[in-house]
Amino acid sequence: MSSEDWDLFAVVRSCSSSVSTTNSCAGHEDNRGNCKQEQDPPPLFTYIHGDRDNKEPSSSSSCNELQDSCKPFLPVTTTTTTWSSPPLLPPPTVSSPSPKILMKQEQVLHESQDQKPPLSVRVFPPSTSSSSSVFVFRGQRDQLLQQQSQPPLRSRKRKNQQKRTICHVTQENLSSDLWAWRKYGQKPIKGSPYPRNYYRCSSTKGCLARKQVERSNLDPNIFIVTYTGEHTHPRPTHRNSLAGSTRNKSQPVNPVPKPDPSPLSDTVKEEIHLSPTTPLKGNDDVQVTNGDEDIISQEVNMDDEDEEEVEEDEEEEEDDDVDDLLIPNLAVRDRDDLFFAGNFPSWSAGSAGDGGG
DNA sequence: CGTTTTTGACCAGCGC
DNA sequence: GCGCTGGTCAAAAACG
Repeated sequence: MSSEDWDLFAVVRSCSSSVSTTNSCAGHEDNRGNCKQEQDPPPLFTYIHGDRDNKEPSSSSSCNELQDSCKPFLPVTTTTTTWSSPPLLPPPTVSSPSPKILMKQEQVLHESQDQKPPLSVRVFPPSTSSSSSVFVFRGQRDQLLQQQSQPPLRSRKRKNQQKRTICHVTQENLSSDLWAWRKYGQKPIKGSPYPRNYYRCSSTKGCLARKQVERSNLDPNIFIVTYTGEHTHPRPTHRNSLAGSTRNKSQPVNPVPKPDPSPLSDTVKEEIHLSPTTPLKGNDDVQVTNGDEDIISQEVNMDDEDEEEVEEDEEEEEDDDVDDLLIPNLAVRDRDDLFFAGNFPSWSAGSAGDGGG
C-alpha cells in the first residue's frame, strides 16, 4: 500500500469540480450561502452534530457550517433529518458483527472523544431507499449533567470539540467532500488500529474548518469523518494548486496490515489515483460511487432544538431499529476491500507526532 | 515555485 | 502533580 492509496481516503477534498451540482443542501444553507450542493448526494448519510463538551447554544450558522461540510455526503432526503437530543435511553448493547459493528464504532468514537459511551443510539432504517440508511446515536445526558454541575470547559482542545459533525462514510464517499482539505497531522488513536488524520480547510488560510478522518476499526470500509469549526469562506469552486497533491511515489512509512491485496477494479483504480487534494473532475467521485455507497454521518448535537426533532424521531424509531441499523448497503464493500488492500500508508502507528504527548 | 504530505515535537485537557 | 492521550505546529521532503 502506498500513500497514494491513502490519499484517496484522506482525501477529503472538494472543490473541484464543483460547483455545479446542486443538491443536498436542500434546506441547509450555510451562512455564506454556499449551500449549493455540488454533487449527487450519496445515499447513506448519518450525522451527528452538536457541541459535546461546551454546550453552546447551537447557532444556526454554526450548525449550518458543519452541515455544509457534510453536505457532500448529505442525501437530499436526509437533509431534513437532524437529530439531536436523544431520549434518555440506556446505551444499546452491541454484539452482532455486521451492522452493529458500526454502532460499536460509534461507541468507540464517543468513548475516545467524549470518554463516555453514547447514551442512546438512533438508527434510521432504510426506509425511503434501500440504498440509504442512516443511524444516529448520541449520549448527552451525562454531558448535560456535567454541564449543570461543572463549569464550561475552556481549553483549546475543548473549544474545538464544541461543535462537530461526525459522518460515517465509505472510502468512496470521502472524496465526495467538496471542500479542499490539507492534512496537517496524523496520530494513532488509542483503542483503534488505525490512526486518525487531521485536515484543515486549505481553501483559505484563515478558515477554521477542520476535519478528522478516522477509519473504523470495526468496519474498515467505513471512515469516521469529524468536522469541526466553520468555513470562513464560500465554498471554493476550484483548487488553487495541485502541487504536492499527489504522491504516488511516496511509500508508506507504516505499512498497513492489509489482508489480501486483490486487484483493483478500474473504478477503484481511478479513485486511488485521486488524492485528498486531487481536484475532482465534475462528479467523478460521485460517478465512481454511483450513489450506492454508504455514507453515514452523524450530528452530535447538544442543542435543545434538535432534541425536539429527535423526540419525534424517537417515537417513530424503536430500540429494535438499532439492531437493524447500519449500512444496509455496503455495495462498496467489495471494492473497498480491494481498495484498502494496499492502502493506508501510515495507518499503523506512530505517525503523527509522538502519539500524544 | 507553490502547495501538500509526512512526522517529530510541543501543548493542553483529563483522570488518577 | 504526574502520566496518558488528543490536537496542533512546524521543518523537511515530495510533487506538479
